Amino acid sequence: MQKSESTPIYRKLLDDLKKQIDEGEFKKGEMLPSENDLCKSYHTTRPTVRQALSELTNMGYIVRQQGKGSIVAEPRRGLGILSVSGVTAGVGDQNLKTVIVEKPVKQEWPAELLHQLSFEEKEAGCIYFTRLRYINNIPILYEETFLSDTNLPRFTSRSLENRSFLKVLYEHYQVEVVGGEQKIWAIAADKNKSKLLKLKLNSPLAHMKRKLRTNVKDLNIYSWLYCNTENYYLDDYF
Amino acid sequence: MQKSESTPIYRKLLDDLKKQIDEGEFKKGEMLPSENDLCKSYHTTRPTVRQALSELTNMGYIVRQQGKGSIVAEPRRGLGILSVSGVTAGVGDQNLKTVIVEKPVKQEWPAELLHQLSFEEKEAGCIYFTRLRYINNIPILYEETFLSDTNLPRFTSRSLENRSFLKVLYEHYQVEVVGGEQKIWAIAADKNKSKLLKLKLNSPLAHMKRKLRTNVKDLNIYSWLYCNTENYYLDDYF
DNA sequence: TAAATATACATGTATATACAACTTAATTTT
DNA sequence: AAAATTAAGTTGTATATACATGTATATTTA
Repeated sequence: MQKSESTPIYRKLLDDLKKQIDEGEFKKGEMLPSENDLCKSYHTTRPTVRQALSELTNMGYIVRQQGKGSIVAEPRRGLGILSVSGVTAGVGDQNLKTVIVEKPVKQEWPAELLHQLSFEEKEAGCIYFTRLRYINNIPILYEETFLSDTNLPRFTSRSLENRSFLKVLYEHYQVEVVGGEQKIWAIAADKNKSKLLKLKLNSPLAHMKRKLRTNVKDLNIYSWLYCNTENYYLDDYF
Repeated sequence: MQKSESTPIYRKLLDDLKKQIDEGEFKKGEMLPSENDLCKSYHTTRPTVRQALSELTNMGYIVRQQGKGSIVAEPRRGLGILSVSGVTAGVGDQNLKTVIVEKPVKQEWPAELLHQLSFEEKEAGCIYFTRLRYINNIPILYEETFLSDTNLPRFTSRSLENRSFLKVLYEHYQVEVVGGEQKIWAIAADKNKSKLLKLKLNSPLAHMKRKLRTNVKDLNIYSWLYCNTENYYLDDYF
């Protein structure tokens, strides 16, 4: 994966530092190089460096202390995406089944993505599909996925069934997820979701809106997740 | 530059805009004055104005669109509790109020911590207290906290009211959170929680069980969180 | 009239610089 | 030896400026 020359300096610095923290090169409690040192390394000036550090702070990767420096806050395992785990044991591949509910179609971008779309994303239009994930043959997770119709990916339904969607993206198109964010709510199941997940109306559901950034410019994956947490939970390590 | 006031210019601008949005002076979907206009109003320059707008963006108050302007966003804001830094990291201190519901008392460890306690933790016993956190005077988060009665911390109720609990631990006892894990469910509010959070019975709640590991051996902080996500959400970056 | 072009204005990125405020460690004074 | 001071280094705040890039509208052109 290579960064185009149009990638802003602060973005490169941000991604570099983030990667180094993720991979444990900078460990929790350690200090990052000072702003002035980073200026020298990246041949830039403090405001630019500070923009990167400021975003790292917002993401919770570092804590900055006046007079002292930038302290690494919390190493994250892997991508840090909330995963679904069982109460008893981990969920192996065997017990996991993924079924397409709605095949990929081109449609309008939804209004409530919570993220501003770039021009290219809007231009390209939106591919939309939905899937239902079963654990031990019980529907646990309903997932609506939106991504821009840029360039490459032409999905067959089959390619989304049993393998991870992200795995397909990586193996076929060298698309990698480099970061993202998610927002989480508890909501009451509406008619549609309760039917899909075989739950009573108004059952509590964990709802997530995710944006996954990739190494391809203007290719972000947006998904809305609805998870039955009666017997499973979402977990996270930090 | 003269400092007749001690509060930074960007802070004032930030607070002013935030207040105007909170109070509905700027409504959802409307445009804020342009950066240059704000420069003139506040007799300052773009970088300073942009610092304020940037923080407003992080707080979810506005969305900025290149070429267009700053648009007032949905008044939903992230709590940031998925990171170790605690609730105060996500929402400004100003509108956050913490109230002790049950003062710290020594009691038995609960059975459903989901984590195995060490011998020393069991030996030391458990300090328990509960708090209710308000944002803009609305109860949003109910928190039950358990920690072992090891060594140091003797909390007064007051020390837990307005400042972050973790901050107190750090400043008074040099206790730092070095990692942890959390599990998340969506649950229906029972009688107790619905009363505390002023919700209808069975309203969906985000429920988390967290274990925070510290730099002190056998001092872990366990907490059970119950969060009303009607108007706020939990968020996470990776 | 419809399409292409120019324009004004918005935010995005970046450089260069200055001083304030805080932290830490070394130095000086008591 | 202990306390106070100094100095060096760090982040925080701010000014001033320049150009790039995206949006919307007015203008020109076909």
